[in-house]
Amino acid sequence: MRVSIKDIARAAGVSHSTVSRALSDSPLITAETKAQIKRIAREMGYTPDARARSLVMGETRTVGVVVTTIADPFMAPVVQGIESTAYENGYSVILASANSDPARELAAVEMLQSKRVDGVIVTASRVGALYQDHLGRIGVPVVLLNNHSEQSGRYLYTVTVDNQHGARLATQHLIELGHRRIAYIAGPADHSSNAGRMEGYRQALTEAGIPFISDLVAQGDGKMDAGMRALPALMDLAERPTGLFCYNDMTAIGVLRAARQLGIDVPRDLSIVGFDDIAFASFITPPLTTIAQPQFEMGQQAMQMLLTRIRQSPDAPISDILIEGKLIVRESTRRRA
Amino acid sequence: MRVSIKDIARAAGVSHSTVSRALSDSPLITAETKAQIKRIAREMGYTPDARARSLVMGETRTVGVVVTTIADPFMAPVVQGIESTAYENGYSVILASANSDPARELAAVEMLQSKRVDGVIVTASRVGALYQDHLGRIGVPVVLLNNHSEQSGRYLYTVTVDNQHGARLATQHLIELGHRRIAYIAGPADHSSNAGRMEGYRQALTEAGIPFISDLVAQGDGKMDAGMRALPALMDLAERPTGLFCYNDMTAIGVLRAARQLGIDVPRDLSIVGFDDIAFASFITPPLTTIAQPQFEMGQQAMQMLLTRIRQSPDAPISDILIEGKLIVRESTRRRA
DNA sequence: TTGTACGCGTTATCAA
DNA sequence: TTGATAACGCGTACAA
Repeated sequence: MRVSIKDIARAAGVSHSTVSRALSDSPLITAETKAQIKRIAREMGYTPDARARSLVMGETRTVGVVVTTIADPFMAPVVQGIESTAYENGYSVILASANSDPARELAAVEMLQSKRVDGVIVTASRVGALYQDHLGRIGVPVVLLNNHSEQSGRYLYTVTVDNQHGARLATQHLIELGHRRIAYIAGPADHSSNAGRMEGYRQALTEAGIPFISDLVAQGDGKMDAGMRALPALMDLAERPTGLFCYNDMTAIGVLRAARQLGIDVPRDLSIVGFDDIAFASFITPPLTTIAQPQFEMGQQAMQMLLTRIRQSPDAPISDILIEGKLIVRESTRRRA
Repeated sequence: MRVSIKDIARAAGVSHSTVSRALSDSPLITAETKAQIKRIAREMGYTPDARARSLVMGETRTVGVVVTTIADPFMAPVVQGIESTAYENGYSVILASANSDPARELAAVEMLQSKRVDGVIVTASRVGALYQDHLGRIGVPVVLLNNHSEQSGRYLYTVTVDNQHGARLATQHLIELGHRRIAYIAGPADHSSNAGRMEGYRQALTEAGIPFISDLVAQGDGKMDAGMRALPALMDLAERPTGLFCYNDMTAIGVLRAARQLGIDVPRDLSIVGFDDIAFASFITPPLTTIAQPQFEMGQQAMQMLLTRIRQSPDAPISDILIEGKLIVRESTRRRA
């Protein structure tokens, strides 16, 4: 049987309110009885009931994290950053993955609502677009991570990587290496992150006076297979690209694989730049030149932002956080022959 | 302001118990008033309070997952399997990472206790050894994942990969390829998983009539750096090993890196077998021969086991689950020249 | 078929 | 300094 403060009160011969005060170190209690009560509590193996406490205190000290999947090399460190910062501030994390399934996403939000979390962090998905309404009505602060929403409502704040900036860095790097025919394998068409990277790519081209050629842009979805499928068509073009910017590292890894099968040497025949700098970008062959996103830190910042939203009045001003990635040059790019 | 069943009751002109019954589809309520109440509830944006409900129902439909870190390519899919099965059964997951820090591990357990989770899954760590007592006193079912505990107590059940079997497969594979000098780079000395893999390694050698040579066993810790540090010493031995079994894939990846620096060709000069089959084992060069563990399924099984423990009487018999990995032959091993 | 009253484990207010 | 009592939001035995 679980022991409650009433049980302790009975054992100590005092009222349950005295026990409550003693355990929360109220100055109103004699040092003597306080020690006595604490001893009994320890002996009986008492653990406070956070549910009951939260009911009267009006806060659960719990946040919800909605993620498409944690089995994603990019997301895991982000979640780690969130959990770590949460812990340091006395909060715990309820994790819900939605698997890009709208129904599950909705179920997750409802679950978090009924658990009365103090705030929610939603990571990359189309939530911003489709479920904005629902998220707005959730009644607690919501932070969107890596998910740009056009019309940030009253409860919506975002931590996003600067996609455009990163894509520009990547493309500029290829240009500086002498490449002129530079292809782009895109990510999911409905993600704003893809739009941002595409824009950065175009911008860098324009700045260098290189015409944008739509044939050099291949559709993709951010997964490895997309990279594998996209490469052959690009290499079949009359004028082959010599540089390639990929939506993300997973795509780039797929490209590397396809390149090996096609007998295309990277970086001799083709220079490749990824995006994300996932853990394994440096372990593959050749080690991947990419745009690093500080994943752990992004998680920390998102949680920090959520905490200030939770603590402040709901209309205190907070500017959204835009994190700049940086170029990591490894061995998948080289000067054009 | 949050709306409660009392608010709905007031709006509908009934008592709060009628509302409660109507919302839980009690057959005692007129279809008419039931519909009426449900409509009002929807209009007012009502969401049931899981805390209050759990207080009276005696269950939270929440489980805790303690992990050393999610930013671990092996753990992420496992957690995904847990979360997925939890969701399908109407449970949610509180995630706590302990970072191999005993204090944090303890804090995590206490937090989960106060949140009154219905059960806990603890993944790979020394918990089994050090905190067995504490976990036993937690008062709810505990499932240990990939963590062998010698003295499974009343509440402790385990889902473990068969380390010995996997290590035997790996070593036998090298032996069948003609290797006789086979080294082992160990994992954390205090992990039972390391003991199991070491034992499987010795067993395979013995079965093949190959003497065990302690010089061929290097210390490690399961991280990439350990693999990088261990290789030079092994290759400095008078009689170099031609085969190498690594505690896990991360160690093997470190070895591959060191090998490249030392000018050792894999698999020509050295055949390497890893353990885990993490997502990137097939992407590195050369693609790694390894022992695959069904991570997602392990998570599913652990959650399933926890669910039956939660539902059954606490002393119903459940045999621990031992999952056999299988050998995945890729390109890091070849017949001895 | 519905309402009243109680309890779940806390904290907080008011008296004593 | 301590104790009764109310309140948080909900489910349910019992009475009507």
